[in-house]
Amino acid sequence: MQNILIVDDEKDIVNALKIYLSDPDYRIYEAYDGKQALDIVEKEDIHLVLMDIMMPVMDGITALNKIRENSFVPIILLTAKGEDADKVLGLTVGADDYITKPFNPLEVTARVRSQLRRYLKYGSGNEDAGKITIDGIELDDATKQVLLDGNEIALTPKEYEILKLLMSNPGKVFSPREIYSIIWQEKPYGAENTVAVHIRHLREKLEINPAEPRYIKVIFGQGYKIEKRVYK
Amino acid sequence: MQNILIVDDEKDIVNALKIYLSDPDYRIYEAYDGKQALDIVEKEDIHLVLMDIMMPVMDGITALNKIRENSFVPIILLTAKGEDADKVLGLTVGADDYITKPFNPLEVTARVRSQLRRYLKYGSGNEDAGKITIDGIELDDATKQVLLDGNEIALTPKEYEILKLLMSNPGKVFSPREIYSIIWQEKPYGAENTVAVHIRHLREKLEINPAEPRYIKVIFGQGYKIEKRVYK
DNA sequence: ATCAGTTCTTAAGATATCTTAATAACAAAT
DNA sequence: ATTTGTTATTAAGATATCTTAAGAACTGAT
Repeated sequence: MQNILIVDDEKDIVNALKIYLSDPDYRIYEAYDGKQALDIVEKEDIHLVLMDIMMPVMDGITALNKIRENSFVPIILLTAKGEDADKVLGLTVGADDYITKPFNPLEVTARVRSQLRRYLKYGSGNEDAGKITIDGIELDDATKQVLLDGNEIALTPKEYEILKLLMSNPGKVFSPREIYSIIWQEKPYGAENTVAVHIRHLREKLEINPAEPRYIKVIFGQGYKIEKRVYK
Repeated sequence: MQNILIVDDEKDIVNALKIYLSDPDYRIYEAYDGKQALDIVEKEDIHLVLMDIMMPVMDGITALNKIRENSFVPIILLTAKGEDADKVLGLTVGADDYITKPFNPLEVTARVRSQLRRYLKYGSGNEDAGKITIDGIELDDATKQVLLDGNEIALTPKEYEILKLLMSNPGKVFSPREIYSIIWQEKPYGAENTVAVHIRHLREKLEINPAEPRYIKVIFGQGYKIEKRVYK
């Protein structure tokens, strides 16, 4: 028996998902905002969370981060098609998967099963999950290893997370405050400097010449980005 | 060639399943109640059983338990939608999977394939089932024995489980909280130190020099991992 | 009730990482 | 050219994490 929590403020969506996931093996829990979801995750032994991003009281991203504070339960985010994709990107760091509305029922069940399998048996099965490669940089989230032209380089946690954020959204520019909010999970107070220092350290490890970075570029007045592809 | 036994008192169901599973690689056997199923499993070398729960003469649950007395063949139970799901559930302990009627053909074939794969890979007949070896460490999940360079070492249950977790996912980094959640099956409250102590004990038993571990490495700020391979 | 083995807690010291602040270099606007 | 705001650099102090040890609490067996 597996316990699945569905979180969406639209009752119709919750009901549709309940039907897709009707299976004697699944016990379905429901919540209609992030706060309720949090309460249920605290009390019950939830094995999987399906959660909308846009919700009243507490949105999905906030709830996701709160849940992640002391649980590794798989979380699949539900996102509406047009839904402010840019804003959402990068914020979904802690999520295990996401599904865009409108749903394909088969896709929902497949992803749910896949996440449950991964969670219950601790062999993910999918070797390449969480690997990102951009040019000579290869980031493997499972092993937390980063290879630069095939050679492992050692990053500190903050460096690793910043690199992962940038590599997860190649080409997208993140302001220092944005980076700080996402990685540190707190208000970007006195953030610019701190982020700059970490960027510097990253460059020292990644770039041939940190003063003329090939990968981590700065857009003056906007922020940092990692190039999608470096032209040599 | 793989031998699949279909057990259902409704001939139509059996026929439908035969069509779904028509594959030159599968040889299909049929039975119409639990008693017949038992006879066939006794006589033939069956690799997978698909069995209804509600049947005359001998129901699926009873047959399941009888079969389990001396066989580990994968058994997928068939349950009708409304069929007292909750009551049935607790009884299906020995089953490997179940499928609810009405069937989705794709789902049937997928689950059958998945169970067969699991059985052939690790199943009976295979001596090495559940054995993991990484360099000099050999972990046998059947006997719960761990050999280090051929010599048995005694691990406590927690140590064993942590080692098994790490060895099941060589290279993958697990944070102490993650380890705690998985092994203890509860919220990782005050977990860091507890895990650290067990890691220490493991290292004392596994490593030549615990202060410079070859196998169980720490990734600062991230967690622990076991090396895929130790380069000497 | 005692014992041996296991697990948990605590805490100190060692090590690695992060933040801060001060300053320099740079880019854009006037 | 000057000004303003942004980004880069550096190093030292603050903080966090990891290791290790010792002993307390718990468990199951005798």
